[in-house]
Amino acid sequence: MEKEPHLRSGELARLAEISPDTLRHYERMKLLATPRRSAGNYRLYPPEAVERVRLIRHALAVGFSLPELAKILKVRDAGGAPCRQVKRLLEEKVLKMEEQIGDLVAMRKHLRTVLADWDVRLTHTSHGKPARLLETLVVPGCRSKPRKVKGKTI
Amino acid sequence: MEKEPHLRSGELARLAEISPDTLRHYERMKLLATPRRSAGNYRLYPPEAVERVRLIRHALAVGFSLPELAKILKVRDAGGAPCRQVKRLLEEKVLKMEEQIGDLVAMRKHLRTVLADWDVRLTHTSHGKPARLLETLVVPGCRSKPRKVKGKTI
DNA sequence: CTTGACCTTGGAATCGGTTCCAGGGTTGAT
DNA sequence: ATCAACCCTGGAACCGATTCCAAGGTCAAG
Repeated sequence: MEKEPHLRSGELARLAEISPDTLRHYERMKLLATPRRSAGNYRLYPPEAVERVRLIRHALAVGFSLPELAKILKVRDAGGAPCRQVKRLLEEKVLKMEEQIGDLVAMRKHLRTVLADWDVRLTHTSHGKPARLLETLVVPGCRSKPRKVKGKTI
Repeated sequence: MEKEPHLRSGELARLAEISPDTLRHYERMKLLATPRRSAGNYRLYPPEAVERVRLIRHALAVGFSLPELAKILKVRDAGGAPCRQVKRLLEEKVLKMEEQIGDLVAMRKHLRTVLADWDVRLTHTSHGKPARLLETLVVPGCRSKPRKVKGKTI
């Protein structure tokens, strides 16, 4: 009947490489169940909590948001199997990621030519004279970012 | 002596595909010189302002921040030639971009294998049963993001 | 003269994830 | 008894670019 080695917030935080504040935040956001308390009102986490937090960190790193995770984990903790939902979400994330990668690669390519161009210009421009570098910064696929007007994204 | 076709904030905003609010914001941030005013205290921008704003948008899209741009544009507007500084900054941006691309590509690769794995799992898991998909979300190069403690980034 | 579209201002809200704060308890070791 | 180190709470600050707001002024057309 030995007690399991329950963790206090600082210990869990250290193990999960996170700050205790963030831990509390996750609890507020319903990602972590409200933990048991010690006599002195300290949070006592079961050892599994480490994995739970790591799971959250991974999902966050992958692009899930806290509310999304809350929704998913709620279903799961209730014994449900939100797997198909999770899979759909992850597929969305990957799509967004693809797009982002495409944008970034295009941008990088462009900037490289810009930099090369600038090198040429600079060797042809005497010191202290403006080379008007910024003007050449015309961004190619500059699909103007979605703006918000009256709350609606346009 | 005909007057040049000065622009009011709404017109400039439309031409530059930006909101008038953002325009004002750029002014507050010292990216745009305080413009001339009409009798009725309306801002009157010279036509060149369109290019100026576009320049700003491009630079922003490339990863410059408003304060950075303010610094650069200030020097430039004073007749200086901050080109080498600009070039250095842009090189930094490109480096960050490379890193980001690397991270994203690695992540995408990982997520693709994860998704493929999930497909297998799901076909082997009867409906309504948990497939524990999220658990397999272990992120490889999960270099734990820099945290802040007491203002210092660690 | 009224209407409607436009403009002005300073300040606050937004997004999301994290961190910080003050004022106060708990714990365990010296 | 005292100290350091930990924990608690609710709420606010932070980052950055943008947007929104209210209360008011300007202007041209009808």
